[in-house]
Amino acid sequence: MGMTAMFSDKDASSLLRQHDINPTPQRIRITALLKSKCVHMSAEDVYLAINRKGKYLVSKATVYNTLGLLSQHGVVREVIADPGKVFYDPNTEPHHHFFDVTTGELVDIDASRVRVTGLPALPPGATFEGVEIIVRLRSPKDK
Amino acid sequence: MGMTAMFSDKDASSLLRQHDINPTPQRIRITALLKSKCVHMSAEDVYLAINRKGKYLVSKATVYNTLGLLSQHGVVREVIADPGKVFYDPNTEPHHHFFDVTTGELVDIDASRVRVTGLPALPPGATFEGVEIIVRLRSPKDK
DNA sequence: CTTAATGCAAAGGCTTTGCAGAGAC
DNA sequence: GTCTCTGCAAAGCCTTTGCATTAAG
Repeated sequence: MGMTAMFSDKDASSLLRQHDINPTPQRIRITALLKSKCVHMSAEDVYLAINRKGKYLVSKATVYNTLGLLSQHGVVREVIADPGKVFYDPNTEPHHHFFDVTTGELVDIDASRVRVTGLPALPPGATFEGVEIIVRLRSPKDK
Repeated sequence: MGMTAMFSDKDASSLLRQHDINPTPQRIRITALLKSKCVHMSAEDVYLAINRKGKYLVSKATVYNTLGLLSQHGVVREVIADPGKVFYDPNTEPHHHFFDVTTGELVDIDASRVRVTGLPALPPGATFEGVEIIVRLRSPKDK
């Protein structure tokens, strides 16, 4: 069973090249962070995770610019579930999400067992960008 | 055929009372606006629609407070589709949405023909808040 | 008079932008 | 030298909050 998905800087670098992105040190770090920790992170999360321990490595502007770039090129996926901030998901395979309105946490739902039928055709001329199912739930202990 | 869904201030008033909300003039106006125009509006949209024509009727703070209140009490539904602003949907029946990333426009998808199967059970203790399917699309003419 | 709702302005959070400086070739 | 990327700070939305004013019973 499965190898743990390690994600080295080298992996990040070649992934970026595959997506026609110039692999700068900052982009490599952000990509490696997201792809190795397989969790959903906001821009702030990424910024803090990269610059923790007193080492300053990437500015906030670059974090935002890079996350936008990675989304546009399909390296990561934006998830709009929390009013007020965007999550970035390293998993670009089709899948859906639970969103906990109490904690603001996002949890993957494997799409392989989920089936959606009966969606109408797109308006004429429109191109498909993606489908997302979000199941909103409330944690216990929420007053 | 059918009657056009008119929505008077009186209707709004009794709807608010049904949901245990004290029907103040501002709340009545906002409710009547959303329920008569059956479209998705942001807080800003509501604010502008109510205060147009030079008549000043409701402050922005009250618009935000009221929309939050209406959502909490199930009079309208929040739709999180646009990163950066919340839409309020007068339709509280189960249904889904197209979101046009070019124009920022939200269009209803009738849920009666849509079927979703295979969703996993909620985490233990969690209470269900809602499901939303958002189909993202891009308009033609987007450069 | 007491309680609730409104409105203004200020503050707050997330994100984008302008532009100077640093880096790559 | 040219082109690209980065980083800082400022600015921009959208939204929330504090608090005085007004309305309701």
